[in-house]
Formats: sequence, structure tokens, C-alpha cells
Amino acid sequence: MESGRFLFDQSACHGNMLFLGNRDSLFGGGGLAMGIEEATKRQSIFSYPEDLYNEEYYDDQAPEKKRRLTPEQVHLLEKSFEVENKLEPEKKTQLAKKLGMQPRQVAVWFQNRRARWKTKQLERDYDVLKSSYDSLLLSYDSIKKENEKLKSEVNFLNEKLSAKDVAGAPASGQSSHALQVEETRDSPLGFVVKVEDRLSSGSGGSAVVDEDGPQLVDSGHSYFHCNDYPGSLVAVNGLQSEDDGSDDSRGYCSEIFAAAEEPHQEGGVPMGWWAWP
DNA sequence: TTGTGTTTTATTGCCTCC
DNA sequence: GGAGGCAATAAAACACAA
Repeated sequence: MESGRFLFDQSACHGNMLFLGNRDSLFGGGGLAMGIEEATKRQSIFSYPEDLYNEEYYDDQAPEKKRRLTPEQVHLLEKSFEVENKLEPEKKTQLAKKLGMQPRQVAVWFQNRRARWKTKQLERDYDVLKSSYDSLLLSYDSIKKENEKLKSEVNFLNEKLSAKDVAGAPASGQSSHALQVEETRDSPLGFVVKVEDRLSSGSGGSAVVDEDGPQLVDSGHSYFHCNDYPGSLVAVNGLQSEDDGSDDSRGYCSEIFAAAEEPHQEGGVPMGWWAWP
């Protein structure tokens, strides 16, 4: 026991159990579960409330078992706690007198109450963080699926381009192209698509990918955003849309993906998008 | 009634602040 | 160094199912 810090010294206790000397008995004790009526029916061994605040009085009393605070006491303590969760010394004395408790008892109650509040607060914080995490996880899964889907589309388009290259087998001076998926953190999707210009020779920087598709012109290595897939960054290696010179690449994306869908469409569901490796 | 889990009250030891 | 706060802990009081 620390020096003079507590009202009762160890000699007043059995083990580490502090006997309150009936301080709580004014109202009877009985705990929260007990009704107010029942609690107030309990007999007090004190004749006057002042006795409750008399320290010497407790020391003279036969030790009694620990009692819970009455609902009235708890109610007032709770109300005080709501106003201020820490006790000024004057407030502590005032509350103790009002409730017929030891100032130390009031201080202990506030201490325990703060601990309970902190535990609850941790639980609340945990719930908030968990729901936030769950939400992010859902979002992540969704983006991941979209990522996989787009990669499949790219693979499919590559296959399509390869097939055209073989079938069309242009003479020298023509070019072939391939879409290349590169993992990157620069894109929100986690990858970029590069259109590789497999120029043979002497193209002079101009190449037609597909007679039916958009006209594409080599122009070094650049990137453009695909508006059909917000957030995706498509790297065009040596290609750019020729139509009007604007940075509107929507048409290009749409046409590419529309072309990709067309031959495999079945019942509105693009075939092959998920089947392609 | 009894065993068990939870809540409440209180102590102890350590730390910080003035 | 004393006062007060906090974390850890003990133990009584209480709740509740079997």
C-alpha cells in the first residue's frame, strides 16, 4: 500500500479485499440489476448521512462485504461522468458528500468508469475500422476482377491481331501490331496496355492496322487515356488516333473492344473474354 | 442448486506532472 | 516527494443456463 494515499491501509483489509465499513449500506447496495425499490428497502446501519463521510466511523465498524453502489448513486455518478469524465478535487468531495460515499470511492468509480469507456471506445473504433476494411476489400476485389477481365480482352485482341497478320500477310513495308500488358503501379488498374508497332521497314511512321478499324499513325511512344475504362492508361507505342487529331480516344477504345466482342457475341455475352488465357 | 461467465468495486505498482 | 492517472489484477456480486 502506498504511503497514506488510500483511506484504508492493508490492516483494514482481508487479503487485498477492502471492506467498506458499510459506506454503501446507506442505500443498501444490491447492484444495478436490483430495482430501486428493493435497493432503498435495504436497511442502513447509519443513523445520519454524516456518518458516511466520517472516516473514523468506518474504521470502527465491523468489516462487511463489498457492496455495489445503488442505482441512485450510479445514476448521479453517470450524470457527472457525462459532464466531465475527470474529477476535480472539489467535485469529488461534493459528489462524495452528496452520495454518501468516500471521496476515494468516487475517485475509484471514475477511474473504473474511464477504463470501461476506453474499452467501449476501442470496440467502436475496431468496428469502424473493420467496416472500412471490408468495404475496401470489396472494392479491391471488384477492381481485381475488372483487371483480369481487361487483361483477357487484351489477350484476345492480340490473338485477333496475330490472326490478321497471318491472313493478310502484307508485303514488306507493312506493319503488324501487338497489344502488350505491362504491370505497373502508375495505373489505377495495375497495368497498362501498350500497342507495339512491329514495323517491318520503311513504313515512314505510318501504318494501317485494320482496313475496317481506325486509322492509326505512328508517332513515337505515347500514352492516352481510354475513356471507356476510366482510370486505365493505354500506352501506344508508336501509334495515335488519326481521325481528328483531338485527344479523344474514346472512339478508338470503343471500336477496339467492339471489334473484339463482335465475332464472339452470343446472347449479348461476349464469348471468349473469360475463356482466353 | 450449482457451475460458469460477466460486471463491478477496489488494490497495487508504475508513471507523469508540478 | 506527493498527488493523481492508468493498466493489470483480485475478488465479490450478479446473471444465467443446465
